[in-house]
Amino acid sequence: MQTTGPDFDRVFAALGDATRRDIVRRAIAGVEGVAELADHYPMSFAAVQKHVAVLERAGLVTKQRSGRRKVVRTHVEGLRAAQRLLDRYEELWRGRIDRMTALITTTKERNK
Amino acid sequence: MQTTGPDFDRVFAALGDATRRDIVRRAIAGVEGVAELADHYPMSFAAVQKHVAVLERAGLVTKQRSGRRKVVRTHVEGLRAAQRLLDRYEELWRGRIDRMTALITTTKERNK
DNA sequence: ACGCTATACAACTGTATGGTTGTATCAATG
DNA sequence: CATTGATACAACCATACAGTTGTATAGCGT
Repeated sequence: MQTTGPDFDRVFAALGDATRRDIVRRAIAGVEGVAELADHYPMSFAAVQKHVAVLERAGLVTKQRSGRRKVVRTHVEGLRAAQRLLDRYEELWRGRIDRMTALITTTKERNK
Repeated sequence: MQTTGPDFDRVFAALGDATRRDIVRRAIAGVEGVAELADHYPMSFAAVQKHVAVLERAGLVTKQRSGRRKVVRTHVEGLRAAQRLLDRYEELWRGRIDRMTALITTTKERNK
């Protein structure tokens, strides 16, 4: 399994901030520019711009020119990469449960 | 939708470090103590202990006394909370696609 | 060309974080 | 009960990060 890979660091760290998660959510609609996003938060334009840059480096959003604006869109594949990693943990977990169940079963069998 | 809630901050931030993700993975087996975990990484015992504490605060692992050791186990519900949030983003994404598709369809209808 | 709007980026500040070493607690064992 | 092993915690350092302000670039409207 691969728990390393520089991008998981960036993806999860990027998601570890409530403002950035909210930007991801809003950017699903894919219609707002950076300034419009910034209006939703109690911080400067530059701060929001930095958050967007973090999300962009993590591959969670992309920016696309549209006139003088840059529209921010969430890049769903980035989210899916994170989901897949969590899914693999779940599989490992289920595997462990199965092994424990098997162990208990065979023990019972032996004790019959 | 709720993207806030203090725990998502902690959960995702905790997962944003490769060492901690590896600890989560190893702790699925649920047999190693802190010292045993620490042997796997090129850092001090105290550093690993801090990582475990971060994971514990995020609700991703629990520690259980076993003799003089404390066995670290991953708490799968913490992982599932993160998964569910990502799932909701996916749903929003699909909803957007559906709406776009509907828009295109009705546009075509109108142009018939 | 000029001004206005949206974005980008650099420099700075305070605080959080990852790492270290050293000391303290607690449980098993001789 | 003194020692050893496993864990916990505090103090400290270096670096990263979230926020700020200020300046620079790019595109639109007049």
